[in-house]
Amino acid sequence: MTCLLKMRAMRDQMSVNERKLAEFILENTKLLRDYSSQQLADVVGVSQSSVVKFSQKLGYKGYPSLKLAVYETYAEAARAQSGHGEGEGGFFRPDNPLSKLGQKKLEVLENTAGINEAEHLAAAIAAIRGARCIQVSACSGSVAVAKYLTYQLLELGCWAVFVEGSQVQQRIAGSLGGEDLLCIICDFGGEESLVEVANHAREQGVKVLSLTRYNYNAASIHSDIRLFVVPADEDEQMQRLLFRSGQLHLVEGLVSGLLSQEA
Amino acid sequence: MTCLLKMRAMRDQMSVNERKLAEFILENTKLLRDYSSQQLADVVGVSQSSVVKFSQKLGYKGYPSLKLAVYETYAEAARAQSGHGEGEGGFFRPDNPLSKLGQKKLEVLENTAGINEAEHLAAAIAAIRGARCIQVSACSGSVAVAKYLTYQLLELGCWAVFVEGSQVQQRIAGSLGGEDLLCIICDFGGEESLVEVANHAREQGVKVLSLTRYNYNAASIHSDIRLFVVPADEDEQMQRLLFRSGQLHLVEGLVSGLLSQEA
DNA sequence: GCTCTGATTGAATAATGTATTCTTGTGCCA
DNA sequence: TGGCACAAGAATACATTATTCAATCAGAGC
Repeated sequence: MTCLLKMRAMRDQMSVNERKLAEFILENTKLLRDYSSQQLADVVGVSQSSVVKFSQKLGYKGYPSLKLAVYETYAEAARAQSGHGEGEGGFFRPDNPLSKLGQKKLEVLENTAGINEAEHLAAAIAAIRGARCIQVSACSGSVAVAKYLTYQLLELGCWAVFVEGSQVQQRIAGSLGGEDLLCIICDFGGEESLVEVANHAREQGVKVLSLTRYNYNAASIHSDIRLFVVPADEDEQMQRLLFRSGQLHLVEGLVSGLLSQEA
Repeated sequence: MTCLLKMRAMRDQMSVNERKLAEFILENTKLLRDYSSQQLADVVGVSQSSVVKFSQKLGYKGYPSLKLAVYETYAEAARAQSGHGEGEGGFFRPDNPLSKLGQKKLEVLENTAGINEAEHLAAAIAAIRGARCIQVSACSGSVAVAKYLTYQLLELGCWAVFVEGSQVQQRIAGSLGGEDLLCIICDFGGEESLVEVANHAREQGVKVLSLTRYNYNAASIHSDIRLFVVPADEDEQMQRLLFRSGQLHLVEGLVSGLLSQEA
């Protein structure tokens, strides 16, 4: 998983200084090459130790590791950029709203592909295949996606139900057992009731698959298999729309996996 | 000139230790990433100061500079190695199934953006905004998309219903009037009953918006506003999956349009 | 409101890493 | 043999990075 993505995704859950650092690095990625931890600290206006701690919090051994990782993903990103800049990979007509939307979706799709390990996707597919019954639950913003997933699963011959309303969710979850799967889908907030359902289910040995916002999302930590979408950098409404695109991409990934295993 | 080449070229004019260092770096380029000057010195069997002097002799400010330069050219070489010049489309991990899927989706998205005129999309958005009630009907393969659209419309405050079953579709359509909109969604076949519903509705002055397969699709010719998806060139199952992606892209285009006009 | 707890921050400092200086040893030539 | 040039490493100065610790702040519970 690329470290710039990680930063973007975690921005919401960061402290003030950490966010300042993340913003700066995202804005001035290439400058980092020649910055020492002290220089970066001065430019951003924090202490040197904060820079080091920031690096460690993101999972690196220290500042040099972060720097290298950033540099790596920057090079990678620059390469990708040049790809759809001129190559046939791009949407040519920026006047067309569908193209503009597609442009933005592309980024989300790439991020989604980048953040989810192939093994996790495979595990999710296996869990779906192996499940007797699948309960799909969602927070209010993801109901549409949940319905979409549920219907697709039904078409594939999986015994899936989408349950609305937290009381009913609890009730139904109570009837699930070790052979079953609970799939929770969540975007921004509203996950509290889902967490309860998930915990309840897990106590009965039900496997839990989550499809949530990266990174810390209460619903995801109570899951056996976690899939993520990274929110885009847009105004709220568009962010939600794009987020659903990412979710749908994951759903399509699952469906495609189920299809190929069927053959 | 890249620093690895420089080293290779100068090998003859180097002292024993310098040559040892050059050889090692050329042989173990990628290892350098995690070596400090001391570690490199130990591995090669020279002193740490020799490493620094070697770096400076090659024209770098010091060991860290050399390290970065080596790393850069290594990455460059690796990229060239991995082939096809630049990563088309931007998904750089072809081993990741989500990326592979994204690659294919991208094509569909582009085609979809290319085939639908901006005015038609705008007209569709206007029609949705202007409608009192919206009936969504779909062929069997597009039910999931229809449900998705319906839910999104409801979230936006549009009075939308998805009607399943051709008799009921007819019945409900009968109650629509001039201020209403019928939205028919169709992919491959199964459109006969939809055509009937559409005709029936139009007789009563209902506007009809269609979202179908390009090009000739019986359902589309009986519509006022036509949006299209171009099927991809894949095996049947994947084709259906990708087709739904295209449909969803259109749906997202509609939603995004409705959102922006709302503001 | 108040206190407690845990998180965040930066100053000081320890630990590590890098560059320079200085000394030694070797080979070469007059 | 003395003088010189140069390579090499030890010692050390300098720079960067990591950790510790105390002060401060934010939220939870009373």
